[in-house]
Amino acid sequence: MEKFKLYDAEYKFANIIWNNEPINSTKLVHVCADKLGWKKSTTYTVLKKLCDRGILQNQEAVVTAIVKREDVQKYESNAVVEKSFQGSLPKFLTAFLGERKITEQEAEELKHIIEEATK
Amino acid sequence: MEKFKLYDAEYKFANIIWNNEPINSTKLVHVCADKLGWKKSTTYTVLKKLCDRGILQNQEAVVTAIVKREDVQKYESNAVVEKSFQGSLPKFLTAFLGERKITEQEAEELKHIIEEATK
DNA sequence: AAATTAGGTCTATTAGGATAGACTATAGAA
DNA sequence: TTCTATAGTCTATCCTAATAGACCTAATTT
Repeated sequence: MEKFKLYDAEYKFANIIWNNEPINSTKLVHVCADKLGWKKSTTYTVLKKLCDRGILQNQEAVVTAIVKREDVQKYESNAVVEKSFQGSLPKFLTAFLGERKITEQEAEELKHIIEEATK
Repeated sequence: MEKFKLYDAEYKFANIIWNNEPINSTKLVHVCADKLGWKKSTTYTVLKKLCDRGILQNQEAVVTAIVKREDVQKYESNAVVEKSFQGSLPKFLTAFLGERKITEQEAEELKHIIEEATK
């Protein structure tokens, strides 16, 4: 779903919401000034755009997320695999791991996740 | 390495090179016109930029890649995991798989890749 | 000799994401 | 009643990735 596509600035912004929601809009302006160096109008402009796209909502000066972080993460992960690996997870994994070595422990964790997906 | 960062148009272009190299530059202009709808100068402009960045090379009208597809794939895979999953492959995998189910066969293939990375 | 083709460069222009300035309306404090 | 803070909109501007038009030189072809 293209709906979950966030541009860089939007992504940083959304992260602030996810980490702080629910958050009062004036408070949000301050946090963005602090963390992103944004002016008030910048925050409101981006906020409005994401609200219009149904990703966030701003009701009575309380900002919350409609689309959850997990939704965007799922979109992002699928998007790379699509774009760069013809949709193949094995290809992705191979490229990601490369020459890198992982510990037994990490391997176990990964294998467990994979096994869960077969049930 | 930031060197491997390719913008959308550059990425599509690089794919054409990887799929066709070595390729004569005039031929490349035609392929790009066909596949990307680009004018001649667009092809040369992008080509030059990627040559300047050491990603491609154009010698005596023969275009080849210096940076290999695998290098960019490795960069891309690491970049998403960094950006969206705090560098955690398990988090990535969990998000990617989501509710999706995979077959025993696919699971075996993935586990094999993981085991190889522990050796 | 004149026209065409190959192989490029250089300098715009366009499009859209990122950012912000100016202005407005309202509620409450001084 | 004036001043200040809250909450927000609307309209730019800035930057840069994407794209291309005009122009150039050296071989060939006609």
